[in-house]
Amino acid sequence: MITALSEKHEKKTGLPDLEGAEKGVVMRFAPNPSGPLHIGHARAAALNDAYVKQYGGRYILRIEDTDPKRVDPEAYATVQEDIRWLGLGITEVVTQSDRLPVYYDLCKQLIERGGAYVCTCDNEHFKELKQHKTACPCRSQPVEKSLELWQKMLDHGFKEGEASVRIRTDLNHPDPAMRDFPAFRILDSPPHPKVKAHVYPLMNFSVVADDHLLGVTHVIRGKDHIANTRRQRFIYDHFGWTVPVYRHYGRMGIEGVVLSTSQMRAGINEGTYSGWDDIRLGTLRALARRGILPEAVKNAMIAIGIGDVDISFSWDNLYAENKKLVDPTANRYFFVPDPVEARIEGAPAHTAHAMLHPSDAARGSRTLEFTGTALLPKAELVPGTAMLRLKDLFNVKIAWNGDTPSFSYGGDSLADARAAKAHIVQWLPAQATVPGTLLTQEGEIKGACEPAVRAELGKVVQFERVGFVKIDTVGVDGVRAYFTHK
RNA sequence: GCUGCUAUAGUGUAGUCCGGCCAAUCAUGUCGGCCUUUCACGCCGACGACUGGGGUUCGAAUCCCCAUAGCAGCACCA
Repeated sequence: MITALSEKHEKKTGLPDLEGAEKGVVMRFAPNPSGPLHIGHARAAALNDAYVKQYGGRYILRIEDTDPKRVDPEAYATVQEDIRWLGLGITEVVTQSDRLPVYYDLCKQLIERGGAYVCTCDNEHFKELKQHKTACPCRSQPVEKSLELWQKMLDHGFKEGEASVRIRTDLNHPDPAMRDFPAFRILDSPPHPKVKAHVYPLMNFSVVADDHLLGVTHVIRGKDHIANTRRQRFIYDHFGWTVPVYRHYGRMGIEGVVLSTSQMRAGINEGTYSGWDDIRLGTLRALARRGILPEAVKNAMIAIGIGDVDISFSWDNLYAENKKLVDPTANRYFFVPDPVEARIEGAPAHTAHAMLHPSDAARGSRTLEFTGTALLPKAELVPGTAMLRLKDLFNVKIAWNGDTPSFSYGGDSLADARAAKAHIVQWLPAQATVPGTLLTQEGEIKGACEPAVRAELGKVVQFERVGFVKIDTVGVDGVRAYFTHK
């Protein structure tokens, strides 16, 4: 009885169940190769990935490159790199431009079944007819005629815009978007970078063909595809195929970064952005450069879930996910922003040992040789400050002559520093530092950091009291690091 | 305009299908405290929401209606 009562209130973890997924799933991620992947893509990619992992099955990467206008030849590789970075469990890759003959063949079959016809009407004219729920003359032409025109399309007998294949739906459908929508069109230019073609399938046709042929069982995509799902159902019905299970998630608003591929490309060409991984962009490679881990991105997306309500993406939540992953592993170092050289009178030379990680002594420590002069963060030298504690070293007394400080040794006692409510600050031995530049989305912060940071190239470390950073470059002129989050 | 979808704290999310266990979950955020030779991590506490109005019912976040708001689609893009 107790179990019966508690059953309804069992806490669900993670994503909601998918209907009909018990025996495994076949899902797909289907980007358009027009540029690198961004956070928006990551949602679809991560959600589908999570379900495939949960239920077991296949995860298809399908490159949807049937519109030569929207294909960037470089993006084929870029997209694959981004997916590798994200760590998706892709089991197979399909490129639609390789499959044109497949679509052509199915199109012929569909015409034979009466599910589609070739339309040679002017596009504007057709639109007009469609609005008034009236058929164009081509709709009632015999199947043989359509077949003949279809062959003519394939044989280059038409120019761009002169003919198209339309799916026969319901001209009285209340939604004009559903009425006899197009399935193939002719394109003279630009040439497709991968294949010689003249007749291209539209997304609604190639997607149905591939989803069916590849055995896709579940589709998770944005709600901008709801109308497409309804359109695609007409094609499934014409063929008598089984329709996959669909889920449409809501629109995700993302503030603070640029996401539009065309805007990014323009900015890069004009030199506004340094590249696709400029940290002001919302690309995955920009996140990577800033020290966001792929797991954090996936976790954040799964936490958002598949609700069909529009949401606004929260950087705080992403950062929190990232911090969970990064905090236990990141080594700690001193970075002194806006360093001020401080000669400390009466201070004994001393070798400080600071732990690489405060909760993991086994990781060891770094040594800092103090010999008389230290670099201190300017922000801590507020006139009137009487004492600072240099972390892992000793106390420093500060005397003020107007705005000019002078420093003297204040003893080793931590208790004294505590009693004086002195800030415990990061510092560097003046004779052993490396110039460091911290790059944030707001700008650069010049400073100095421990020489040992040079060995952390490519890793995320924590600059104590500053935040987590990704060591981006190490050169003769010092270290450049990107600010990840606090 | 037409067609459709949705509405829980600052943000995300659970609960809504099958009304009572929900004075509403978890996370994040903010604030306060503890811990600490980092303003990190951890721990404790506080703050904060069922869009509005009707209806059905003994009882509504949950069902119905209306209003409002937001979104999507209405491309020979995906």
